[in-house]
Amino acid sequence: MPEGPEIRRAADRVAAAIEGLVADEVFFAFDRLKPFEEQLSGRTVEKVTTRGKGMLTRFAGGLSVYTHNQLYGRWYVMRRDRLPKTRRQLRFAVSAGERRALLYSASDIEVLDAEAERHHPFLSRLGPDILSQAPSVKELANRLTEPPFRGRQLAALLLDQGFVAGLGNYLRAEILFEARIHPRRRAIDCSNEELQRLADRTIALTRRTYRTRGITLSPSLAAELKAAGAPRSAYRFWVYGRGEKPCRVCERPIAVEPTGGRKCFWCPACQPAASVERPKRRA
DNA sequence: TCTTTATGGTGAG
DNA sequence: TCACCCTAAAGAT
Repeated sequence: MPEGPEIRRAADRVAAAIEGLVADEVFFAFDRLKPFEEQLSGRTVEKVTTRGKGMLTRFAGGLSVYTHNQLYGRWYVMRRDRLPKTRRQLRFAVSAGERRALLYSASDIEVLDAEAERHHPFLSRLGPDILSQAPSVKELANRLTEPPFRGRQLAALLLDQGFVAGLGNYLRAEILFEARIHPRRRAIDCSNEELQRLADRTIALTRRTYRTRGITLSPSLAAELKAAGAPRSAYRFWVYGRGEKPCRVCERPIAVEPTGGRKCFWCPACQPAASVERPKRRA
């Protein structure tokens, strides 16, 4: 469950289970982290927060466990006497009170003090996080017009965690679709109205995805398809993963093209390239 | 049992 | 832009 809103959901579950309680048992699978098992056990879990797709489990005394699920990490929250039915590898676990939070498969796990967190190569470069910092539409639209962001292709910009933290490959496609903007355009070539739309959809879709546990499609359309018996995979996205399938709005085939090694999906009719193609500039 | 793909990220050139 | 790292699941053989 990799993109920001889903990580935030996982953090909510972990927080509900162990936040404010004394961690009486801490487990790390990696040898380099073993010394922290004893150091952290007996301390209170003060806060479970997220920074984009990263998660921080803060312990009393100033240490935090940073985890990043990458593509495959998965959190489980269980009664402390139970283990999930899975063949995955357990990497980190905290037991407190009656419950236990377990992180499987993830490989990016570190223990950080405040100083290390400040200088962390990933955390220190993150842009605003929509769910925890709630930038306004106006602020985000302004950010789009600032260098170096304004000259970059939007498809690449939305994936850049330094621009906005927490967006990923499906959100970028879905945001650009709802904003009706072609992925290859740049902020510098967009009208003010388009920039407002893009900022507005970025915020709205991130929040919606959080509420719906990963469904970016409009709630009414999703409900309609679900009622008709469609599986979740069929009512989740507007365009993501729907290459060649008919657009849900205009029925023309959805386009797919790799941008920066990752597939980008869009509707060529609903998201036209700029009316006047500009000559390609030097990079 | 193999190959491929993935909602992620890094570093070299 | 590309190769590569990470791990799991799905699809092909």
